[in-house]
Amino acid sequence: MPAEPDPARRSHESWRAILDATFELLEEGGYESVTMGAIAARAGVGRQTLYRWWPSKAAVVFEVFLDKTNIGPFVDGGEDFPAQLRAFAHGFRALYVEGPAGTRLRELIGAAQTDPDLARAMVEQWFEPRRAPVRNALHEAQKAGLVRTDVAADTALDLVFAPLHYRLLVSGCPVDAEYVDTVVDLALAAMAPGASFA
Amino acid sequence: MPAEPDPARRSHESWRAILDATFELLEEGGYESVTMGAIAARAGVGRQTLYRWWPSKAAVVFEVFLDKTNIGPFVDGGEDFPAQLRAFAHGFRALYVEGPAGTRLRELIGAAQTDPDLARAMVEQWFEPRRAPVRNALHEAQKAGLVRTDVAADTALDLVFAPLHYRLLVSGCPVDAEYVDTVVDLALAAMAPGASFA
Amino acid sequence: MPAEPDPARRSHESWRAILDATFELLEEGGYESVTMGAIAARAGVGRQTLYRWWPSKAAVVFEVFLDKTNIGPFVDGGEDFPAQLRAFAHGFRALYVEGPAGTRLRELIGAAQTDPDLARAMVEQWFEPRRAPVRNALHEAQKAGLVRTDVAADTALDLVFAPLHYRLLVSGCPVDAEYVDTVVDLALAAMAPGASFA
Amino acid sequence: MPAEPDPARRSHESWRAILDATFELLEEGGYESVTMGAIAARAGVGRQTLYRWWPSKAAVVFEVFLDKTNIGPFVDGGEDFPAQLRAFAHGFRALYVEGPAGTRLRELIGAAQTDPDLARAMVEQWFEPRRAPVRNALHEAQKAGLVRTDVAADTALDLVFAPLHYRLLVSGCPVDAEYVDTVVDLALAAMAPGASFA
DNA sequence: ACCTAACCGAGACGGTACGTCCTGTCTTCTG
DNA sequence: CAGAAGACAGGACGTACCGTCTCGGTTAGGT
Repeated sequence: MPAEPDPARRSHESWRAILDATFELLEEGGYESVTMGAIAARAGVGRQTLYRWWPSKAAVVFEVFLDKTNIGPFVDGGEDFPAQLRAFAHGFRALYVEGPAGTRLRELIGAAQTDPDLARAMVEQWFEPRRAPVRNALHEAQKAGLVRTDVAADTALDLVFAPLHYRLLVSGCPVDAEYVDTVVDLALAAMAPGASFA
Repeated sequence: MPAEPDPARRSHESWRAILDATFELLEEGGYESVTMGAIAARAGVGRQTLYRWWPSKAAVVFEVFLDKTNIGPFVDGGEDFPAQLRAFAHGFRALYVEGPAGTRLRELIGAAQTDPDLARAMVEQWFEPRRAPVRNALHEAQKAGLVRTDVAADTALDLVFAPLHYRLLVSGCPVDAEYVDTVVDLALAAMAPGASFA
Repeated sequence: MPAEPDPARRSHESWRAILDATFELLEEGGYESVTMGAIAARAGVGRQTLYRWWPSKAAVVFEVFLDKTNIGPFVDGGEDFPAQLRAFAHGFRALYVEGPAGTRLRELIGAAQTDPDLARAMVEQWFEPRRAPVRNALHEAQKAGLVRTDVAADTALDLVFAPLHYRLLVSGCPVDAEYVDTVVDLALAAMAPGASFA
Repeated sequence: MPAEPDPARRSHESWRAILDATFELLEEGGYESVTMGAIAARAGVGRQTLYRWWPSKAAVVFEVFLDKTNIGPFVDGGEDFPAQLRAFAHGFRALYVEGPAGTRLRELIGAAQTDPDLARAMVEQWFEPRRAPVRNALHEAQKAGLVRTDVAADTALDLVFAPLHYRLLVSGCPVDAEYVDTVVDLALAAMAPGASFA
């Protein structure tokens, strides 16, 4: 009796059918309308097959999210740091904040507030992989003396990442290109060596 | 048959019993463990009474949140803007980010991702009342020439509000006093007139 | 929270709908095809309503059985005991052994083999009410000196009741009128005062 | 692809392990607790091996029943018919009515009510082999003029077999030695040549 | 000495029924 | 006559089995 099933014996067809069915259901009725039973029925799959490989509907939806949107944005190594940061922020907005991906992201972050496993998985498999290249670029800029070094990198990164998500999750204000530009401007201004208020 | 019940005839005892019961249930088992039925049973109240005055469990929990935490922080008019902003940010952290209120806030924002009515109510009754005094202080500082005027006030405010919530909702990193101080420093640096990267 | 629901508040419409739906399902596909879910769906009733009032599908089916077949046979007080016993046995066969009622009875007795509550309910609400009038007639016959008194009444009754059920449940041999007549003849012969083998 | 598997290649170890595992499970939790999966797991056997050789759990349990209890009772040819019948009835009670064998027999007859294949198998492989020697003894007694010949042998046999099973399956009354003696007395009285009520 | 066919353990699969839980509405009884 | 009590229809949940299937490994003839 296998407490943990053998991934080698997993049915690839069922896997795909489940991801596709879940995606369709999300498009049709949103996160709330998706149920484990509906996924199984749509995919032509037994309910047990779902529960064998995923602990919850949130986990399935997150895998669909990864499957469909795990595509960037990327940080071009050739540019200077301000341009890299700006390009990344605009790319992030385009890919994940506006449009269906933004809705999915909101719903998943929402579910993660009461699902610690999902929260951890999202940080490890989605948020951190997107922060890491920006952090690297930031470190390079620090080495080059372009960015102040008296502030933790992750705190500095939050200056860009946090506003993008805050409007999405909390204030509902639009995250348009102008907002992104302004946020990047402000973040860069704050990161400049010697920047201070007084 | 009143489509909309008459608030004047509302039973004050039931109201209080419901809020108290909900608070207890939240303390005991968290948001997930709260159900409309459990609230009614604990409060010694009919289920209909709940549905008459609140549209959903989220609405009840939000009212409990307001009832228990609608207490500040305040912006002291006498200080200079940097000190006001810093005091506000630390007060916000102490009241709403650490401790049970932070958990409640997370859960409510989580629920709001799939509940537009709740999202709207939270913005109007909770987030905006906390942003407003800071916005006013910001405007005063702008008039005094202490803060740049080429950036929308709400975007500037996000530099402080967003990181506080981002770590709470997304990254799970601690929001300690040092982090708050650094974020305020960076935000102020960005807001300084003429601040820029190059 | 009522551990035991209040029969006074029971919905008569649901009750009838459940019994009717169960009867239809039994007619259509037999005992095996009946499920709690199918009953609820057919009756337009919530699953919980079923579980509120009946502990199992067997209990529902038994109530349907009582509802549809709780009609006799009767023992005519005016006749002599042999005629009474014979009439009863034929009536019993006609009502409960041949036809759909026999199938239902078989299925219920089958289920009762692994369901002690059902077994007890069937004895108390169905078998005993049918044995009692025959036992009374037997006692009258014993008082009149027509039947031996050196044998327990229930043992004597078994001479008639047991063969009817035995063929139904075990041997599968037909229980036709001739068999009933012969069994009654033999039982009466055995009950005659002074009857013995040697 | 063999529609019918080759018994010659059957694994004797698996066979025994299955029967033993099933017996253990029956002892531990009764018929209801036995499942094909549990048998396979306990026996260390693949599920397919079970389905290859038996059509259902009932068939396995019946084979276990045969395996463990297919031992009698026997009819001693040397005695006179009444003594033979009485000895047989007491032996039957001791072996199959009281104790675990009685419970197994009840459960199997119960299952047979909705499983025609099992019903047929039980009649052929278990009931009939036990009736046959008694029927033979009865025929001998009829030839010797000791038993009436105007009644079908199987009907006469039912006078003894039916009450034993009736109490087991239906009324739940004890089938003790006294009951068996009385039933045999009554049956013999009924079988006596010329016996009748009037 | 190999080939191949069938059995074997193992366990994932598509399904179905289960019994529980919760929702939001409706009805009844009671203070 | 307001409200507590709770029955109701509906539906998702996660579990347990069912009977089928596919996968390697082994075993036993048949070449």
